[in-house]
Amino acid sequence: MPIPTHQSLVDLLPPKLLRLLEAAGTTRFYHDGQVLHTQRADSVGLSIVLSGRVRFGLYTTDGSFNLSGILGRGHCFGEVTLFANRPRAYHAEAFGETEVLSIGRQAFNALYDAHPRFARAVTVTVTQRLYEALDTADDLRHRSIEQQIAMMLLRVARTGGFDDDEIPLRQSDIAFSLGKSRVSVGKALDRLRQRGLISLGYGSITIRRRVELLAMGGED
Amino acid sequence: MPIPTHQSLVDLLPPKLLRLLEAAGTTRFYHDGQVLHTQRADSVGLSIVLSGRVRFGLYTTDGSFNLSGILGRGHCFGEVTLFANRPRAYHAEAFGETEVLSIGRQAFNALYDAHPRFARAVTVTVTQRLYEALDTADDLRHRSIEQQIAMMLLRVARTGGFDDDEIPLRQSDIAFSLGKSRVSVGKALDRLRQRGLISLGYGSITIRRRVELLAMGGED
DNA sequence: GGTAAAATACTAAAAATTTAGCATTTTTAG
DNA sequence: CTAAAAATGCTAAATTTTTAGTATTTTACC
Repeated sequence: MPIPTHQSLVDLLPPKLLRLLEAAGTTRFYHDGQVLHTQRADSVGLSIVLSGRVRFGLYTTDGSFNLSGILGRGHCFGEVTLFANRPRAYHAEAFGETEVLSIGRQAFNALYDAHPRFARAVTVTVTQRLYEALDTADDLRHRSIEQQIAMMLLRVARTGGFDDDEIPLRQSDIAFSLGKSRVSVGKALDRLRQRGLISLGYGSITIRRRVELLAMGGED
Repeated sequence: MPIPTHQSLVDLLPPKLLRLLEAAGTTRFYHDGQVLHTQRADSVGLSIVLSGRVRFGLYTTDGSFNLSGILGRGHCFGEVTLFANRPRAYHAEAFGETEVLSIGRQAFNALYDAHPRFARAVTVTVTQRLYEALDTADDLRHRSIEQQIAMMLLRVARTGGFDDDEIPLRQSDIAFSLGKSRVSVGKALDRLRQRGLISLGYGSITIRRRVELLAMGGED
């Protein structure tokens, strides 16, 4: 069901428009682990990852961090603050050296109204993300935990731009994201490992057979 | 967590723009049960419910229909065909006498490019829906089945415009939507009924204490 | 009104999942 | 290099959920 089509905002923009955005916003560098914003923060603006990666997640009351996703180059975040009038949904921090372009509300609105192509690119991104979220929710309901893990690995690999196929996910991240216990996730990962689809590391998982992993999404 | 903010597209449009849309599209009447489109259909266009309601769902291989949601007056659907280049995600059919405005790709694009306010309204709708979907997915992972049922009832009541608080949902619809067995859903519904929050009918559930039901979403 | 279909109600055994541990391995920091 | 911290690996009892039934109630239709 889940078709890996999610394009990044930058993929959808003509280079000319990207330059306009860069001129209208401010580019900042972040070091590994540096906080971009905390969850529930009420800052407003669209951000675009120019290089590096941003990790999103939630801090629980006991101080541990639960990863929700990773966005790599070209992807954007913050639309919710501009269009849904809501605070930041997740805590965001740099993953490695990272460069982020931020565009405030005023500048964003001006560009959005003046350039239909930009408006369209934003809408396309959000729409694709919506249907990806619906697919993910579908998976949560109707697929086995192995299948869910397979899709999560592929999704994080794609949005985070991990070409080397080693995905920086702890088993507890997967457990939290899937709403399962760490024990169940560990067992399922072991079954995937036995089938040779992945191999397990310390704080990371390596994709061994991408095609077969992808195929797990097709079975109904 | 889930804040019931989802506004309908028509709520977000100035009346003038709505009239432009009506002029650019075609309005059709549908009888109860009449099919608007089937799942996976590749028709393209934005549709707006002008009156009545549309039921969305999936037909399983054994011919039974699983309801996913109901959209009432003012809500739109079909953005996925325009922006994500995907076929229709669900089967759609009228629920009661229903009036739907449909705008084809050409007309939609012309209006979208010419009227930033329209573009903005579409993006707002999709963004709100995205964050609602993310919330729903969160609920699937981290909330009890009673809580999930509570939010589903409120969501369908809201988007479907059921002011009388009797929601036309079968227990099997809820079970499918939540990815649980019918037995588990029946038990959970019985617990909610014992607490006086709902009462159970044949093919429908009636909300008795909306405030307490809403409060179930707040507990973490 | 009577019958068939659809939906809900109920049950108990089987299966899956979580919980709450402790042990082991790997990494990080000093 | 060493100690502490973080993450994974493993286990068994307790709990939850599903499965696979049948029974009962409600509705639709002839």
